[in-house]
Amino acid sequence: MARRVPPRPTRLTLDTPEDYDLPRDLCSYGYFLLEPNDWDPASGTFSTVLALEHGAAAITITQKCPGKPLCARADRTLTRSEMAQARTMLSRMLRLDESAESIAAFHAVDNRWRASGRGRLMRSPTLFEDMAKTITSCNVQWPGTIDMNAALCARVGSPATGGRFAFPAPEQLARKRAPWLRSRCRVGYRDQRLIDLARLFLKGHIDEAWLEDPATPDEEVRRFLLDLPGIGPYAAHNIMQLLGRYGFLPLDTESVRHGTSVLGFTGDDKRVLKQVTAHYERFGLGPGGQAFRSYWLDLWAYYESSRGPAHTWEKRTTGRTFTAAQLRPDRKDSTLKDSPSSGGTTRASR
DNA sequence: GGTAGACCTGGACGC
DNA sequence: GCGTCCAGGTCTACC
Repeated sequence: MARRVPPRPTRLTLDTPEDYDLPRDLCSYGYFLLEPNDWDPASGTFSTVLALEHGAAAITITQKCPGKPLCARADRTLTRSEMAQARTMLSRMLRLDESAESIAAFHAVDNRWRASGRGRLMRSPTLFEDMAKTITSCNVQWPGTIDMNAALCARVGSPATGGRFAFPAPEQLARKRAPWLRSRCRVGYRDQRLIDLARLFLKGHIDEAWLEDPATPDEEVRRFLLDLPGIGPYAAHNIMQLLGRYGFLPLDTESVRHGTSVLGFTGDDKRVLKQVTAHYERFGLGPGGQAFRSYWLDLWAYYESSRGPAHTWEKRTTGRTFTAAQLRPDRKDSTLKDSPSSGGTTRASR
């Protein structure tokens, strides 16, 4: 009887920009805490599940030291075309396509981040996942977003080994009925909006190449996004930054908290938001601006000041502690560095 | 153009 | 432990 040879895991080497630092550049945006992503602070290993041509594949990524290539290992043998697909997706997700020169251009506008080298913000392997994740972060606290993404992967996504699942592809989500999605994935009224978005992708009504093309004017992209189901001003501006268009601020309740507790602004919410916008204008608002990165890195620095460096956050403990209530400056235990098991919530770590 | 209320879920809070 | 209140962004109706 012929012995069955176990499939050989495919290994990939991913070249990085000379300043790339995996813990810093991956743990830069809350999506690193959302399924199917998983960062292990102890080993400095990132893993995710990609939906590839012949099924889902779990990918593990490490980097020996900053500036060195990334070592990626799949849990199965990938075909040649799947390898190319995985490279494209990982490059998008980790912003490997953003050069050191591009980051330097940001630092020229806001030199506060030059020493730490911050500027690359993690995103999803596909635009569809970025948009869907943005919708799951609207009108809900951060643990709700975490739970919705976990359920979407487990109930709708494709399985990989080890009981892990990829994020649903548009065709998988488009097949679902709203009541099913609502009851199984706890997405609430977002059910139909997620399905409609998936169907638009499936029908080719969302031209990814046009949206990603730097030659496409920011204002046209913004107007297009605002017409999509479930996408309002906050979501549109957030998707803009995920597309690498940094001149727009996704203003929400976190912006109000930041404006009052960190920047010291006063007045009602509307007035505070106006002052926040004016404050970040110096870093460039509108087409070609950099204001978002300055704004976001300020928020991130605030979270790290109470939770410790993001690359030390445990997904199941610290990663769930971002709630408006827990981030209130008047809260006595808002510093949770010593109590990583505390529960809680905000869209803060988005 | 601006405003109010509904949408849905889960955390916070009071008893 | 239970019930109630409230936070959260988008959408729609209305002024």
